[in-house]
Order: sequence, then C-alpha cells, then structure tokens
Amino acid sequence: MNYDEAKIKFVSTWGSLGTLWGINKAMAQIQALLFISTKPLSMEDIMADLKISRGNTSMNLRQLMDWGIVTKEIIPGERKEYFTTEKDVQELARTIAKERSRREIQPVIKVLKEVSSLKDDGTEKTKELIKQTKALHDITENADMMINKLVNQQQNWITKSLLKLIK
Amino acid sequence: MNYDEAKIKFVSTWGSLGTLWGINKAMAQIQALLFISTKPLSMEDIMADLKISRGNTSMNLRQLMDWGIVTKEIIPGERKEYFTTEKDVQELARTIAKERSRREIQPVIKVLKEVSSLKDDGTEKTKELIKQTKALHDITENADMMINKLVNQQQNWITKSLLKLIK
DNA sequence: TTTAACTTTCAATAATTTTTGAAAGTTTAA
DNA sequence: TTAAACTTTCAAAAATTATTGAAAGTTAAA
Repeated sequence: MNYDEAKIKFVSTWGSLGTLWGINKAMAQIQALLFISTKPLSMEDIMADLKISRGNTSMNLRQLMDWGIVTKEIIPGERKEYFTTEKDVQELARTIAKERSRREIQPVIKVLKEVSSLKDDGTEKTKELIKQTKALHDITENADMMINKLVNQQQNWITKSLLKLIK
Repeated sequence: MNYDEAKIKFVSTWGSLGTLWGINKAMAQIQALLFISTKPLSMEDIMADLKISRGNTSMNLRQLMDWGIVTKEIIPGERKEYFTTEKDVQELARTIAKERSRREIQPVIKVLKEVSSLKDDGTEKTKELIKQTKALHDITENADMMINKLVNQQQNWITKSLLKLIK
C-alpha cells in the first residue's frame, strides 16, 4: 500500500463511518482530508481531491465550522480562504461529543423527562410507560454525563486508571 | 398530557433520534412501541399502531431480531407470532453497544490499523498520515473498549464510584 | 391432502437526503 | 470606482434510502 492508496482508504472509510452514524459523507470526508493534511487546504484543493462540487464543499465546510471542528485560516497575501481542522484527536472527540450532546441528546432527555412525568392514572399501561421512559431517561442522562466527563479529561492518566478499575 | 399523547410523543421522538444516529425510523419506533407495551404485540398490532405496511413491519422486526433486541414469542393456541423487546434498559444498552461495536467500529479500527501501518517513506505527508491515523486508531479502540466495559457492569455501584472519581 | 391464516420477499414507488452548477453576492486589488 | 477573484445560495437533478403491497412462501388445523 502506497501513500495515495492509504489516503484514499482512510478518507473513504471515514466517510462511510460518518454515513452509518448519521453524518453526511462529504462532511466526514472533508474533515478526514484536513485531518491528515500537512497544511491548510483551499476550497479548490478539497473539490479537486474529493471530486465534489463547489457548492457542496462550501456548505459542508460551513457545517464543520458550525460544529467547531474546522476553522478558516487566512494566509497573508493570499486571496483564497484556507481551512484546517482540529488536529488533536482528544480535543476533536471532546468537541464532537459536546455538540452531539447539545443538539441531539439533551432534547431527547427533555422529552423523556416530560413523558415520564405523565400523571399516573392507575392503569397498567400508564405505569409501564412511566417506568420505562424513566429508566431510559436515567440511563441516557447518565451515559451523556459520563461521556462528557470522560472526554473532558486528559486521557493519559485517567484512561489507564479507569481501565484498570473496571477491568 | 394524557397517555396517548405521551405514547405518541415518546415513540416519535425515539424514531427521530434513531434517524439522527443512522437507524431507520420504523425500526426505532417498533422497538419503542414494544418497549412500553405491557404485553407482546403481533405484526397486526404494530402495523395498526404505527400505520406502516406489513412488509415494512416484517423487515424491521427481522432486523431487530438480528440485533438481538427483539424476540419472537409463541403464545400457545395462537396462530400469530408475537414480539417483545428486551425490557431491561441496561441489558438493551449492552446489546446495542456490542452490536454497533462489532458491525461498525471494529471494521474501522481494522482499517485505521492498516493505514497507520503504512511504511514511512520519509515524506512529511506520509508521516502525518501515519501519525494522525495512529492517534485515531488509539482513541477509537480505547473508547470502544471503555464503552463496552462500562455497559457491561452493573451500573449501580460502578456509575456512582466512577462519577465520583472523575468529577 | 387441502385450505385458511399467517409471514416473507422483492420489484416498484415514494420520500428523503445529497449534490450540482450557475447566478447572485462579497471582497479586495488596481 | 471597476473588475477580477473568490464564496455563498438555492432551485433543480441525482442518488440514496425507506416503504408499499401483492405474489410467493410457510405452517398448521381440519
């Protein structure tokens, strides 16, 4: 496997993983490309490399910026805009976890809380709905908290000690 | 909010969350429906409740069974097949985590390992590709292990002590 | 057996999501 | 200013994914 093959394999695999987890392929691939690039890339660079249109590139770069994992880089003397992604994998994970929590998990937790606060009318089906959504609420909130906490630590020491603890 | 409103809210919210995370809406909704049902449901029941076709119901039930979170229930004297989902939220989380890991994360870890084993030809871009995919490999493998470990414990004591530890 | 009750399959259709590309918008150098 | 270089927007098209429904398949009671 040479460099180009490896690069293509990585970028396309990352794109497929994205798709599987509800993230648009182009968005995942652009991020992957920036992640292994040694220098900031322009829109032209990205379009050429991934063979996608200008519009697609522009829209997905914007989304990545909204997520806080890509930033515009101004290169002095250059007219074009250049882009970079967070290079520290730990920080990247932190940001993604935080954003998915805020956008997707928190609203669900809110609904689960509402539903599980339904007044108990004494029927079995109501009792079951309350019980099960409460259980879901608790585990979701718990998992969300834990992921955010974990991802906020410096893995170095914490990972090792945690892994030891729960092994 | 009465029972029916609460039920609809829960089932449709769960469906939307599924979609956001790459799970087909009908599949998520069927699981949600079974999760709050006080008794096993037949295909007819599910079709009527979610207003979806027989084919759709059949295919998604099969997928849920493949995932190991729904099981066929044979009711003596009844010709129809009935279905139930795992009711214990802890066990449910364990199964889902295990399956997503096996189907989606492990293959990606394998590719990351391959790509990061690319022979260093001394160029900067190759060094960067190796470095970054190695970092991604390590964090992905680590996160995958941790989630599986965590989800395999009895939350009771472990959650509390872990939360205390990392707070 | 036969037949009725039920489930699965799958080609066709519908719905949704992604992508394109060209026009409109913006910025900066001259 | 003007105009060239560049970016954004968005309606239309393409691609993908989900859903339907009827025919084929299966099972079990009579």
